[in-house]
Amino acid sequence: MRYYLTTPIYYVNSSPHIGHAYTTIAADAVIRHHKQRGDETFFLTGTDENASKVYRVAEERGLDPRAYVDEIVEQWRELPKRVDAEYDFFIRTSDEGHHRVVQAFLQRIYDNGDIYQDVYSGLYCVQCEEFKSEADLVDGRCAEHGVAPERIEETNWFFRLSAYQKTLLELYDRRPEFVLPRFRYNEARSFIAGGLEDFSVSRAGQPWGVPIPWDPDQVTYVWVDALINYLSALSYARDGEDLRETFWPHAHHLLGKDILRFHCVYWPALLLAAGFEVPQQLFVHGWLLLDDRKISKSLGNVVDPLDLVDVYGSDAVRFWALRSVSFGQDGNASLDGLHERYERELGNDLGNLVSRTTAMIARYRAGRIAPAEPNDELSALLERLRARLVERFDAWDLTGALEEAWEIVRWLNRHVEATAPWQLAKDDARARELDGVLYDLADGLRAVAVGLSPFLPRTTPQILAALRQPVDLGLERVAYGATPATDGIEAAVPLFPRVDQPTAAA
RNA sequence: CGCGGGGUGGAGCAGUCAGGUAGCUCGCCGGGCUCAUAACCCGGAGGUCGCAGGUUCAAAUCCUGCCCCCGCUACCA
Repeated sequence: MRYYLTTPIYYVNSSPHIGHAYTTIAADAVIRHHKQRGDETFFLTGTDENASKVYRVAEERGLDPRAYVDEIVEQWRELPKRVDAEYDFFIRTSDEGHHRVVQAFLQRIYDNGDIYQDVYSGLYCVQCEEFKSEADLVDGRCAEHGVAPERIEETNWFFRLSAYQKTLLELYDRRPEFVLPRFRYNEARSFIAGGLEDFSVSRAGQPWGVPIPWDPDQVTYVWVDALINYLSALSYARDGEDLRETFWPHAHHLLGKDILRFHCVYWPALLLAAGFEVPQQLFVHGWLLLDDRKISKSLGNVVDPLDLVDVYGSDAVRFWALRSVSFGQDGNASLDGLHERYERELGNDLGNLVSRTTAMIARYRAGRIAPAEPNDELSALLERLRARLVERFDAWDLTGALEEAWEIVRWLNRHVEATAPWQLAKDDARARELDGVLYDLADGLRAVAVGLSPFLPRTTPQILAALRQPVDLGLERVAYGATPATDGIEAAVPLFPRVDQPTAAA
């Protein structure tokens, strides 16, 4: 299977925050899962750099726009690193390779007759040097400059979106999982059914952006240029290769609900107009809402929630983001909740399970584990886990996938209590029984660690190392009995040591 | 006005598509254990599943109406 996954490209002129991290984390978990399955994967992220505002801000700072974006893009390159997201390519829409594809793409639509010239009339803020929508205005004035915008008419190139209404509806009807979750599908479809208006794909008088090939005095509307990144990146990500042949249309776009329309309506229409296939699937996620008061109160001078990575580690932040809120829905997450989950679930449930398991093996068996009587119950549980991980990931239910794995963690802790190895250890006649229990704990832990690896990419190798097992993350390893006889296991150091909760004083 | 989401024990949520004894995490109360990061395990109290009708042997789940909260309503990245 080929699996091409994208995050949206982030607007380079803003600053990375927990919301961007949320998308990147989720995407990375999904791609790691598909790698476990043995799929041929490609993971794209990057930055959107062609907004007119970029040019304006660069000018204000007396910088060449190119130099300006080269500088500020660095903070965006840091984002995936901070959350341990392993992308294959980082696209910048200022890349020459991107410009080339955008121009060819537009030329194809133009040649097909779906782009025409018309007059765009809009409210233009002279200070911003850009058009404003009614929603941008506060009391009829530019929210930024406080001046009333002028109505300006401009000759632009328009895309015949209206011509694609029927085709899009057919596409949606034919592919009920084109957009997920279902309620987002319904939202997109009803928007299309409500009627589509043509929109302008060019802007006049802007020196920054992708020039319209047949009219170089205009540049491409930034959203159109931005969407095409998903296609353009494949054409130049690897020297001498055009990965579009491999990965298009096996594309899965992950996006936030705020940009649903561009992705679920404009993008497939543009692709069809240019003669490309539409992506395989789009998943629209909700917001990870943070309680502002709690942030300011508990964090004090720690301004950016992303800084929590420094305190708790990237695995904990990934875990918290994907576990606190059902993926797809909006939901509240708090920093108290992060601390709570770090201690309770990662520390007490998982970390402590590693500690007690390795300590008992070291203490009762001098660090040796070996296969004993097979445990049918655990075996069945792990079989089920493996199947359900696939189901859940296919449905983009990342929260559910995590919960499935966690149920095994809890089962293992219960198993310790139920079998009481410390009692068995007192009775030489029950040595075989003790061997079996310790093997099941070690092997169960190994298997669930593999299952958790998309979520906890740093912790999983640590657990496997504590059990002296190879870092083999194939999904088939989520199964009972893959641990061979092993010596030299020592009591593990705590995986999630206690940390002080950040406070205003910190 | 239209479209969409939400309203489930103190808190946060799952369950609603394919009706069948209301589930999870935290908090609270009580008990057990001692391998372990003062961790782990068990039990209990606590809910008219927003409101009112309807369908059904049976409704959180389907239908109708209503109330409240939130988002979107198109060329802002």
